[in-house]
Amino acid sequence: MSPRTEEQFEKIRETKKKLILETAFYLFATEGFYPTSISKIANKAGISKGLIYNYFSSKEELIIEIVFDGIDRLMKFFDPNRDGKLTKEELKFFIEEIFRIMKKNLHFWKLYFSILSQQAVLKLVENKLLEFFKPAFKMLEDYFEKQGVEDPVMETRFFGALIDGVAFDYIIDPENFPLEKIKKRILSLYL
Amino acid sequence: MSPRTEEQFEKIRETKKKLILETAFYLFATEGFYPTSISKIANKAGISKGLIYNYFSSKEELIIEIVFDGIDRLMKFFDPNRDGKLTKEELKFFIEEIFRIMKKNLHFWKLYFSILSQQAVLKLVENKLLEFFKPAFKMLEDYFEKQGVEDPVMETRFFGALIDGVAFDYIIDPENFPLEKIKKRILSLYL
Amino acid sequence: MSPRTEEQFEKIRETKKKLILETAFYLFATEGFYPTSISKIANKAGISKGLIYNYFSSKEELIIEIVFDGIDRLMKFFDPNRDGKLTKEELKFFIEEIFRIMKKNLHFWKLYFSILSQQAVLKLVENKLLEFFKPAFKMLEDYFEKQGVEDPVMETRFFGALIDGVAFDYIIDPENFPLEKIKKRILSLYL
Amino acid sequence: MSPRTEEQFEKIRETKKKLILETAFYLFATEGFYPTSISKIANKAGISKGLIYNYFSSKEELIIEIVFDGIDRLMKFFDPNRDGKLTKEELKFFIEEIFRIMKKNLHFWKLYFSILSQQAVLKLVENKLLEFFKPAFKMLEDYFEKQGVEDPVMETRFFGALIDGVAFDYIIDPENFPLEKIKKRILSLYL
DNA sequence: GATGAATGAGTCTTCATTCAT
DNA sequence: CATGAATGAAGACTCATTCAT
Repeated sequence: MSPRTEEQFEKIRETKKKLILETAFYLFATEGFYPTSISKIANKAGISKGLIYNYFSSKEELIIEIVFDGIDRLMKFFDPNRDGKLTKEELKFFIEEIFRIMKKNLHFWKLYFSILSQQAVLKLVENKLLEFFKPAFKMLEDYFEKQGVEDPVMETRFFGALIDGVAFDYIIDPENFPLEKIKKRILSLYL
Repeated sequence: MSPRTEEQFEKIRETKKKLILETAFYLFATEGFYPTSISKIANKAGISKGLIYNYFSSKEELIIEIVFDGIDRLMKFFDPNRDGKLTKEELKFFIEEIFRIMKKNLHFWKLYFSILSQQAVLKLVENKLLEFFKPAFKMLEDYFEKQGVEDPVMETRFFGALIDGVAFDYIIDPENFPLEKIKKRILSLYL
Repeated sequence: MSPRTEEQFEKIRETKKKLILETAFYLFATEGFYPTSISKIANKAGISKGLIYNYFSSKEELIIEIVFDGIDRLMKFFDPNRDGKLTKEELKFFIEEIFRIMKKNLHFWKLYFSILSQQAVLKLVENKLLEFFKPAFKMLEDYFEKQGVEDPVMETRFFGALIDGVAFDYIIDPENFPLEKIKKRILSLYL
Repeated sequence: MSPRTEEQFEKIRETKKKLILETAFYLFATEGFYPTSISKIANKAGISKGLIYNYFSSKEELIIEIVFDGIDRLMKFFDPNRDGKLTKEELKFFIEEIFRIMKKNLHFWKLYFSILSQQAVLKLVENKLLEFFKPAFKMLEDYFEKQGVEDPVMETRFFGALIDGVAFDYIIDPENFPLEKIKKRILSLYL
């Protein structure tokens, strides 16, 4: 009879929001942003269309939050001790982490590439992406410089492209892509 | 006044079809498949909506044909003497060609990645893509085997991923990506 | 800790109801009936959407009550001694009152005209309006008859239209409308 | 077999546009702007929803055009010889015209007042309205000045309010409003 | 071959209203 | 008494596609 407490509401909101985010994430990643309608998301989540707008003001905001969340989770794997420097061990760890989550979370990468390839969607999130990549690139450059690499900036780009390409090819054909072997090839290239 | 001959009609058809394909190609690549409406294509091409359906039975068929065309054009650059074998020179040539058309034709790669990242669209063209990649992969595998590479299949995948990654990163940020230097880095890795 | 008494509840109810009515009134008048959502009202009043339905069974009922209240307040200014007769002094007083509340309470008139111009809303309240106008018109007719006016019914309508028009034009452009001068013009016309 | 000519298309467009405008006009005036959905208009006009957007880019644009059209038609009745001056005969003519079209075209006035009372809609058209009223007011002021009226600006406002009020009351209750007698009353007041 | 008016299914979004707590 | 999560019907608008000419 007495109204729900603030915390009860908070909990409901958190749970529902997570449900929506995860459902939308899955559908955006597997079927693409445009082909996924709000109706479809609501349907799969077992809620009403209207409720989604109780949590997100638009379809755009939904994908923005999904991408931002994903990037935040990614960042945790990089530079684990947060000192802005990369040791040989940390680079090894980073590479292994990248491959681990590549394997573990195909969906995120599907979404990531689908985002990056879609001009209209990319524009919505590019600032956040830059914010993520800049410090990461900086660390890699510093690392390569310390290792005596001739052109650290280029090497960083090369490394980045390599990772992107591997991830991309893996998500296109996860069954046949020799992910483990490729990982070893990359480790042997850099360590 | 005199009625047009059969050839004249044929020529008109060919010209118009090419116009449509190129306009659609440009728009799909720069703005994406879903955000590009048939109206927009017709408008930019200076023709009527109806005419497009005179040449293509649907929006889907339009993109299928565009991708198929693109792949056909790509194939010409690969294995130029069509003997199914790749010499060291041909590999070098191929790599240089890839970079050349990467630079020259950003749009195609944009489209290529946007296609591959969009499940719904990918399904429409994946057979054709496989048809393209299988012989190419086979040749590379043979080549690497002859070079005494330990695991030619993996190396081929590695090479493919590298190229994909470079292309991908380049189209995301063409201004700043050090394409020439990366090319040299790849050449030095393989030759 | 002790449970609230019956009167306390009653008082809360009255206060809350007034709060809702006033907030809704303000928003309906300034932004219109349809563009004003229940959410907006709740928000501005600092209460929950649900609570509004505790006092009013629908948005329609809300506007009906607002209009009824307004008319009741208006009636007080008319025929102050409630004898159903209008003296010359009372007419003068009435005209002056009309202009006074016109100036003092722009919102009511905005609402009034917006109601009258909106078929759908008008239907909800027209009986109440008639109930208000009939006796008022009757009194005016009697008054004009006593004054020896040739066609008292027409003159009453003329007078009503004049007041309506003045009010209408005033709320459209309150800054520039010469309300005081117009009042004098009307007084000189009738007294 | 041969495609329709430019003129044929033009004719179709003109007819259809008129049909939409008239249907929308009728519904906006009788039921109000917000309660009239695009569907309803399409339905009553016997066309599809989509077609309306072939002629008007939004519901807003539709009402704007309707109001603008109406005002243009109104302007023709005012100052018939377009010399910017108003003679006694022209004023008489104008008043009679106003009453004639009031009677003849109830709908326009319903729309007119519904527009003016709806903040949101008013904003869309107020510039056009001003454009209409300014020269009309100017002419009346000049006229009253020449007649030796003490305060021509106020008199113009008074006259405007009177007309507005008469129109307003007439459309609220056209059956019982003594339009003809009121017209005579006004004519006797000014001529 | 070419046009563009016309359709209608489908999209995102809003909002009055309900209801469990 | 009070809350706000949840619903679902309805609205504005888009767009691939058809078709008469």
